[in-house]
Amino acid sequence: MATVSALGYALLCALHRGPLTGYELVQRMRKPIGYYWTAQQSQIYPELARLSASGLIEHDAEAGPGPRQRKTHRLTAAGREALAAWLVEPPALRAFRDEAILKTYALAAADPDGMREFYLAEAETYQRRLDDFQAQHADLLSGHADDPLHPQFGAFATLELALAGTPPRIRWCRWMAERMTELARLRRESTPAEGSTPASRTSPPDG
Amino acid sequence: MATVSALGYALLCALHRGPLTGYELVQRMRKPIGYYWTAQQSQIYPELARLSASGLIEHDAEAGPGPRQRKTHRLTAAGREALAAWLVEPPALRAFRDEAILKTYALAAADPDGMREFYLAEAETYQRRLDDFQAQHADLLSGHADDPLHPQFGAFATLELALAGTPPRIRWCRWMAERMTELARLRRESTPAEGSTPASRTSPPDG
DNA sequence: CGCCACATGTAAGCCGTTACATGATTGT
DNA sequence: ACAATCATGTAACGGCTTACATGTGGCG
Repeated sequence: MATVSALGYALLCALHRGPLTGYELVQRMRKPIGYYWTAQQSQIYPELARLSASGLIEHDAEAGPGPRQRKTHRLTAAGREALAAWLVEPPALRAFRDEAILKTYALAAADPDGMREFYLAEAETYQRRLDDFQAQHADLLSGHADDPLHPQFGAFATLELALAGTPPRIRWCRWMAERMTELARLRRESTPAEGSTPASRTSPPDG
Repeated sequence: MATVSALGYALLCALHRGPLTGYELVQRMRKPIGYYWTAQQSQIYPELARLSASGLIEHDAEAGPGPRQRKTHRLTAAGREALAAWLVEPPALRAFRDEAILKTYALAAADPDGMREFYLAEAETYQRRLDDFQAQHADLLSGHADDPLHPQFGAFATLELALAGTPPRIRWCRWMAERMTELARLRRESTPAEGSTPASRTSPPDG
């Protein structure tokens, strides 16, 4: 039995609700699933071929718009089994990387005014993402996807997490932007002449 | 001017507060910075050599415990400049991957009882991490690292984010575990005989 | 006519993980 | 004796990103 990569399982996940073409999978790996799992088109097509060779997916082929056939992929019984077995396993949880947190760690080496702009831009990015999440959430709610029996309950649940996790991050970004303003002032006051105004410490974003 | 990889900048970040040996950098890339940026030892040593060749770091060498020299690396002026320039740039924010969310998306294909265990295990993992964060946070607070002028304010700020973001995630995991219990019951009721008890919908974790 | 969406693939090269290799010192 | 910690490196392999390649049909 050939071992399946994380990307392979991601594709099986994407196919769990019904058949899709490679092209549709590429789209899914950008936006809806894309916020928590991404893959390049050049990675997806070879992986589909591998999953097919392992017998976890199969496809119908019709004449496509270009020189090649259009293939609609779906899970086989073996694929559904492999997916079900993988889902309940604890995540391998490898390599989490967040560039913004890394930059925060080395903040002392940066220009406070530049970092203020950085955090404000971050806050805006996450705010736009949150708006997107809220729209999708409202859509699913209107279709009663908050019922665990609903086939889209999984998608609904991922949005619940996003809606719970994004606002604290936005608040933190704005709080950091304020701290950068304060830091710029403190450095101006203390570096040229020893200033006397003490730092007015405010509460962290989570109260 | 040679281009620097994300890992290269991560190492410059880790060195921003003072010189470290390769071995110490390996430790840093596990635990304290490790929760938001990781790197393998086999990746770090060659990258240090590359940064040295680019003139962004330099090192003193003494006799080490093993067959090779022990090298203590520090930023050069050029390194500090390159770091400062990179810090204020908006993150490239590539490939965010979260296996637990991916699995949630395909939840309908899984066994509810298995998934319940999955979410409870996740909640415990994050709870242990949160305890760790809180201990580090208390340590830094007792050293007044909440002052933006404090050299460790950056490290303090990363913990502020972790302390704001982790509890919602834990609540979500526990909420999902409850939904899985409910789902198992609903399926038992509706599959063999058409049950009549309607789903008792509870509020999502963020209220 | 140029651009975009549809649709599928390949190639080059870097990035990351796992495993191998060496060897002194300190603790059980 | 055995294991762990300190300390630095290399090799093999697979994953991922960027870019290239091909061709149709619809829109402005």
